[in-house]
Amino acid sequence: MYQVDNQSRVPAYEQIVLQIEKYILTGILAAGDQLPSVRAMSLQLHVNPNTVQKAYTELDRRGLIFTTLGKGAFVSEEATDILKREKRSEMPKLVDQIREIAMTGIEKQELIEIIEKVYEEEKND
Amino acid sequence: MYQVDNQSRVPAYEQIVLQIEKYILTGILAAGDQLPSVRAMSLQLHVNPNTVQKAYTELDRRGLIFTTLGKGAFVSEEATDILKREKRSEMPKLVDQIREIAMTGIEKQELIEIIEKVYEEEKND
Amino acid sequence: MYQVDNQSRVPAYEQIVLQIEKYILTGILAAGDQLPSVRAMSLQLHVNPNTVQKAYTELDRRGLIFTTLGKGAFVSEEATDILKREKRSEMPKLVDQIREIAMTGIEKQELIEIIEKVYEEEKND
Amino acid sequence: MYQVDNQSRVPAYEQIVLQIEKYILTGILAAGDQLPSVRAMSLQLHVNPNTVQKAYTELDRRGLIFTTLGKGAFVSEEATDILKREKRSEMPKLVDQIREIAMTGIEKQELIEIIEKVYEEEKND
DNA sequence: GTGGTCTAGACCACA
DNA sequence: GTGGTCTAGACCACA
Repeated sequence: MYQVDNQSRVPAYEQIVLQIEKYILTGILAAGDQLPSVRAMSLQLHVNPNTVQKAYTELDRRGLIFTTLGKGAFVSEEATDILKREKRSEMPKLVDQIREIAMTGIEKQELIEIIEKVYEEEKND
Repeated sequence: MYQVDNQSRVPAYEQIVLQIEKYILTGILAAGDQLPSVRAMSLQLHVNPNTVQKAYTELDRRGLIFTTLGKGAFVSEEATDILKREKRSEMPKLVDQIREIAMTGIEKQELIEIIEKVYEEEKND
Repeated sequence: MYQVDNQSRVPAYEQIVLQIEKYILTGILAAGDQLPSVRAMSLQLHVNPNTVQKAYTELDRRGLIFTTLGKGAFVSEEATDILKREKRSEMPKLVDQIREIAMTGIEKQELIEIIEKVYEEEKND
Repeated sequence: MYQVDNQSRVPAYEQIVLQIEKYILTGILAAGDQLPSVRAMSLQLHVNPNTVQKAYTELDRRGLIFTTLGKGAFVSEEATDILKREKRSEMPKLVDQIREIAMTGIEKQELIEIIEKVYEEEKND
């Protein structure tokens, strides 16, 4: 389920964070679900426990999971809402990117078709 | 004209690269135009000359500028084409981002309107 | 009556201790009253018996309860006095906190009003 | 200037955070001031560089400092405001503590006198 | 068993 | 020089 690409420029701990975010957004991880323990995840991904710990610490700080000493880490009730709010606040970045793409001479119609396709995909999930 | 934001997480050298890219794409910098000398740029931006050097080296490597020893750095003939090609190759990333936005429950229509607006802006430039 | 919040950063055993302290201070638990058995409490709170045991051990160590093998755990005669003494010894911490609040520009008057209100509440209990 | 007490139950990284917070609130550290480098601080405090790093990472995340790779860590312009806002949001905790103190039979007047004294101190700084 | 903190120290990107 | 990431592994508190 979880993977880390050592070749990637994205730090390992962030790859872990991103995957868990994705699983939460897609519903693979639901509120209350327990995450693999730090040790289990580190063995599975062949990374140091500290690296997993760093990922979990960030997720906890953002309120996506809550971790209790001795019990483990669990997806929080508010995880989906928090993630949606966070992602929405990244809209301005998307607009910037679209602006850059627009400058390269790509036609508006092409972008709109991409959006149509993405929403079509999602409907079929 | 050029600026570097020290508070930004984007490395200084990359901020310089991004600005020059933008000036090339918008036509503010045309093929053959001379860039400020490393020394001049570093004084103006209050950054280390190494930092400007690093930016110029990258732009040179990508073929956006060419530097001749003793004469300076100049925008290449192919700069605009290269840039457009590069930006287009970043389309998959944009698609990924749109996919993420789609998952947050933002409506397709909203995204399409954003695109319409961006292209409207550009027409008026 | 007793509750443990798994999402809290406060360890479960400490939440139990804090609740019993509070019940003693407010008189809900009086000297001689019997506490629930470790087993009963652990079932009710959905926590590990070790966790309840740890809480009781601490309360016993501090002289707030005494446990007799086979009979159970009971609030001690001196419990209220001990608690009051302990809480008073935490005054310096409170002073530190007030000092910090003072630095943020909150007015003296505001703090005094809070204190007035708290004592008003208490009188009505 | 900086110190870490190894005997304390407060983690070393948090002690560092708390001290920097205090220096910012008291004006010993002003916006734009550079903090000691991770290495310098770790040598001075006899703690591992990672421990200092952890402290700086938290301060950066909260916007109290900004750190730029290769240049160092600096107190942000908004540091004081952010800190004040954060501390104010801790008022409810203070109220809880006052409530506990009130239950021990300490007189209202005693608390008010403490507040008077704290504000007197501060005026003389 | 669980997560949290920490040391020791390597290696990297950036200025 | 600077901070950022990571491994290897110890030790602790909590359940």
